[in-house]
Amino acid sequence: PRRIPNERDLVMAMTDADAEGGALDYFDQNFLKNWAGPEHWKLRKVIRRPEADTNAATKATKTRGKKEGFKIDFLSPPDPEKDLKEIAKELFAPVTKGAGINLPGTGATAKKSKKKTKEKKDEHLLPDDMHFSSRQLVTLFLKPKFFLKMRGRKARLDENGDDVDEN
Amino acid sequence: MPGRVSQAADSPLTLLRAAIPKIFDQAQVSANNHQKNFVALYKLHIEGSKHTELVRNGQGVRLVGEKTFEEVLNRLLLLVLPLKKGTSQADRILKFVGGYTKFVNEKAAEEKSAQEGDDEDEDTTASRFTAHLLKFLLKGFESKDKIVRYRVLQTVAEMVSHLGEIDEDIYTSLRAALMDRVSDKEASVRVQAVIGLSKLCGSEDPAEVEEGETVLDVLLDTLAHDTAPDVRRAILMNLTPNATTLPHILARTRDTDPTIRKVVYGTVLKDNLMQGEEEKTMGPTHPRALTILQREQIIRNGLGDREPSVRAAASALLGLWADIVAMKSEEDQDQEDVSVERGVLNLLELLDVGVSTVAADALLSIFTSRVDIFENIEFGDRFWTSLTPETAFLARVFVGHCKAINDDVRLESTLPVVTALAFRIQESYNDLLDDIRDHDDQILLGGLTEDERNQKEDELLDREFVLAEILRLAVNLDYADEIGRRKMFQLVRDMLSKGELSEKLIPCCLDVLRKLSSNERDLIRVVVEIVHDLRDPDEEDEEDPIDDAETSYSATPATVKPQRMGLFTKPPAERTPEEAARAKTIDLKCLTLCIGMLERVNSTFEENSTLDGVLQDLVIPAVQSKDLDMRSKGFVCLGLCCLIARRLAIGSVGLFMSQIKSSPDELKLELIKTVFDTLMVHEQAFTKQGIDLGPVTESLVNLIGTEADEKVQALLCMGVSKLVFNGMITDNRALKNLIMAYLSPNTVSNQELRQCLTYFLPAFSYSASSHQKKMCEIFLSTFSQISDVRRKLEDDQEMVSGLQVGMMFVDWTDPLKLSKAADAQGHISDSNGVNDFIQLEMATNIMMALLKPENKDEDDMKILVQLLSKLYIPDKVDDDSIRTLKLLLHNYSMRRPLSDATSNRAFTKFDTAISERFAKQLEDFSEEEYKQLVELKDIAEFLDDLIPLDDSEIIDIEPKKKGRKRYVASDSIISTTTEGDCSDSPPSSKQGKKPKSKKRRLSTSDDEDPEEDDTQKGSPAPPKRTLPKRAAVINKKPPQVIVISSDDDDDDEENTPGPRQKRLALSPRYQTNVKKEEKPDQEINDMLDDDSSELSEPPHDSIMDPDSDEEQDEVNDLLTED
DNA sequence: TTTACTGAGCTACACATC
DNA sequence: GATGTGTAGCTCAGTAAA
Repeated sequence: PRRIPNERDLVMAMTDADAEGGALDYFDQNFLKNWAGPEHWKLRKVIRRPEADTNAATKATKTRGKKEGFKIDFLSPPDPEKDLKEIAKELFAPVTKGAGINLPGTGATAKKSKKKTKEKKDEHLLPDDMHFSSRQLVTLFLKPKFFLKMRGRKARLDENGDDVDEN
Repeated sequence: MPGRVSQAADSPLTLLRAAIPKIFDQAQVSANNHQKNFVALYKLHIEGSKHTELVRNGQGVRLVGEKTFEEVLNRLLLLVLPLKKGTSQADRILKFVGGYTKFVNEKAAEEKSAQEGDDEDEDTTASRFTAHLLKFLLKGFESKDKIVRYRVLQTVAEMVSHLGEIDEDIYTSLRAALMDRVSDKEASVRVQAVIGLSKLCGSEDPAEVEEGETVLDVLLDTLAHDTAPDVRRAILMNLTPNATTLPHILARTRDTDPTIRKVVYGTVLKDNLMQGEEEKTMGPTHPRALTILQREQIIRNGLGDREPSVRAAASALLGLWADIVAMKSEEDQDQEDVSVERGVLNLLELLDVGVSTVAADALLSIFTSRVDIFENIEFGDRFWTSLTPETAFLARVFVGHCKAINDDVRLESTLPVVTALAFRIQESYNDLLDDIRDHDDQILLGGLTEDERNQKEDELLDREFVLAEILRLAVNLDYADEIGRRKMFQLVRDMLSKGELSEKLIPCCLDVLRKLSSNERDLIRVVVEIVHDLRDPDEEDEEDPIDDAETSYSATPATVKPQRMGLFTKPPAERTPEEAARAKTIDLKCLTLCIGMLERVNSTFEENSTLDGVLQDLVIPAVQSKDLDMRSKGFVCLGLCCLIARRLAIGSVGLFMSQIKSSPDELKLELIKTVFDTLMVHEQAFTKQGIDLGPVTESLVNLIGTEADEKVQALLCMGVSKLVFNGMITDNRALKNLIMAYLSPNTVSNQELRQCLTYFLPAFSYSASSHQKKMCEIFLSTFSQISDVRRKLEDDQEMVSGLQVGMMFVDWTDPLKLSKAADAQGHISDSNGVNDFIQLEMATNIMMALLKPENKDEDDMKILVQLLSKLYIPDKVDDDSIRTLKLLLHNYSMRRPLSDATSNRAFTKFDTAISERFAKQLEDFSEEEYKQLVELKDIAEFLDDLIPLDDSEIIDIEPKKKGRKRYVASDSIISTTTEGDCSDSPPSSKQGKKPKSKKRRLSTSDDEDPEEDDTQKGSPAPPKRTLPKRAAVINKKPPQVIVISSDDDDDDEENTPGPRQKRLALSPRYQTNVKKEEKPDQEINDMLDDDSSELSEPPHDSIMDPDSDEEQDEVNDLLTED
């Protein structure tokens, strides 16, 4: 599966998966993030039920009132005490101690380390998306045109989940 | 100096000091007034510049006015620089300064050209201003304040494009300074630096760069490697697309950040389609300017994106592509035929409709996002008579889309009638056949040059493709008309009967045939007949083109033809090489035909007696063939038969299994697929008949760890996942092995495997409370095993961190996730089936693991403690559970073997949190009392077994093989060993609901939990549990691709060479299979004996017994047709 | 208009370094 | 062990989407 299911596939799924496959749609919808394998895995917590949400609505309009009242004060006369150069010196003062302003691993020794780290640098690319979905869990390898109806799974949420449908 | 100016000069300078701030004050409010204020400021600038002083006795001129102007401006700028990011006022001011730089330099350029002839290098007010401002800002590049750096760089970035002409040395230092800031610690600073550089790099000539990287090199490197998406995006948006940069830009269609991907489609690719003043010339990202690979990359990645917004952007882009390619090319823009079809067809020509699904996806996307295009597509009269690959493709996809959206009206108005189309197909098929024969003759005669030959072959391929497309389209035709229906049926049937039919057309033909057959039986019968015809062609006159005489398809003889002496009745040994080759070709085609047919049917084998002949004559000989291709197809065919023939399946699973190990990967894949599918379909029936599938599934599970080929690994994981997911494998080891494979460093590059499991593991966990329970059960042992793997990691291998692994388990066992999924699936009634206390159990398990002295890996313990706080403990828990936990916590705080402060803190936090939350229930907590409680007896004993803290350290040092030293602590009872590391299950009963006092074992090993390592169990078998033995077992482990548990559970069975036999002994039914597996060759021969004398009575003729209705129903029910 | 998601800023803590 | 830096978790505000 290297391709996003197109409409034909989806229609096929809809016409027939209604019985049981529909239940798995939830996973297809909700696993859209976190598809790319363990290294890209991220914990996504469910938001606890917001019990009181009725009074929160009115607050939005209130905050709208105060909008950008701020203005930079260009008009006041400059502080005669402070010379332009002094201010500049102050603002532009470079770091004296501690961590520099550059990323660790760069700077003076960069030339050596660059070649070493270059291979390991993350390219920030996603892996090939195999578009794995519930479909693959309920179809056969040899007969992809058919869906398995997992009748046994209707009791899925029972306490003894390993039961098998017995009719 | 200001003090020294004369009275007369004072007033203009004072004016400057007063007026500039006013302009800035306005400029900060809105960008609308900027243009006006440029003029105003410029006026002040020029006026001021007229004020000069003579110095050094008139030998030099001091530009007092300009200097003042610059100083005032700098001072104002200094007010802005410390303002944090996001202050729009500051942004506007800096924009204003940048804009003014542009303004002033343009004015200077105008003036210069007005008074042309003067020498070039003359300083102007503008150039002096620019240089001064730049020098001023350059001083701020290394400020310690990140905000100042950000603002300084922002100002510079605004200015860079409009610097006019500047001194070489200023340029050099600016360039160096910007390059330096690309590695700034702050992403926001880097963003501004790369924006500046990207404006600089256009003017840079690589030839002039003596050493080091060019600006472009740095930008392209940063585009790919910078950790901050913002930085990458900034480069992307400011880089000019061209032949050099485009590949790098397109690579970003798979950037990890969705907004970047969106920018590629919605900004970069879209805005550079056209260029020139009126956007009339082809731009760098015009589809015609791209290579076909690039176009396909763009479409595939865009439409295949997980993010809907990216897909939408890609879709919109494709719509634009269709618009702009509608015009043929540069010259004839005002050409007649600018219909929507033209655009779409031109676009299709730019793609390759023949290979891959990109073109179809693109087309469908355009149909959906650009309804205007879809609705205006019409197929004129001439359309159907002059089909090209593109038009046929368009028609097919169009019809498919109409069908998909149930647009019957449009469908009817566009589609030709069946009969007409049938004749069309027939005609082109006959023509094609003739031409193919002509062409073959030509080749024989040698009258063609290489070019002519290739050209002709391309043309024939095209026509074949057209035919395939029309056949696909034909599936969606309306067959209410009986005449057309018959015509089409006969046509397709005849086509399939021709030996020349390309294999590519077989699936299309079968789809049509299936649609036209009244039921599956008919379809099967017809295909079987065709197979007979193909293998026994004498009766047919195969030279005849398909006859369009009306033949009733229902009149086709249903009986199997009598055997005659033909190619296939001749014993293979007597065939000439030519005959053998021809026979093979035909057999392969027949197998393809059968596979295609079997894929499309689901009625049982027993209902279709005609299949038996095919099985005997074709499939079984193929399986026995030495030819790999043949064998592979034979096995697929046999596997497909098994899916609809239970008895055949029962006999064949062993065969498939036995063949797996010795087969080449290609065949192995098919065999494994077959086994999994068979299990999926027949598992219930097998179980009902008392067949123990354990050994089969077990060896499949074990194969995950031993197979080297990625595809095979992935397939195994997928198959096992399916079986576990659907409850056909309940053994926890399967689940555990899947997780090991998931996280193993050896599968990092196996995306198929990893993505499968990324889906499966949570889906499994969130689909049943019992599944979460399993996850809970295997957590600790899996966790420690993964840690083992991590410790042995090679330098170049990578693996997710232990905390990450732990977090995954916490996530998988989160009851909130389960109930959410259950609710969404409409299982609301079942949501009380969600076990809210599952992570309380996890906590108890973790605590017990922490208490065990032999768990001493600092890192692991630390992670476990950290995980405690992530667990969900519901507000209401029963007394026993919480008291058990508290007892463990209490003991741990007494004995705490933790050394590092972090863990201590985390533990204390959790302990107090629990104590406070459940204060009421724990009110009268006292250790001694609780130990007496029956409910907690197991725990109490567990704790008593623990060696007191003081001594445990001795134990750690002492090797285990010497036997456990026992220490009598004041309040502990001497007991048997408490060996083992992380054991999975708590000895406690579930929430104390079923108070039962178990035998004293560290861990329960009930049926659900075969997890326990033998060495971990408290079972009294000391000799087995010595360290050397364990080490030996580890060493014995065969070289594995994925390190799967070696000290795994149920050692006695698992690591012995023949676990299968041992297990099978329990199941008499299975023993036969064992024998088969032991002697695969013998078994094949037994089962697949194709001695023709036995044909009428095959060894397994029993499968021909009509099955009970019940069984048929079962198979039918199980599979649902698309 | 409401809602959800993202991004910035803050705080606290962990980790490394001396 | 004191120090400073880096990072994770949290909250809030702003924006985009419904």
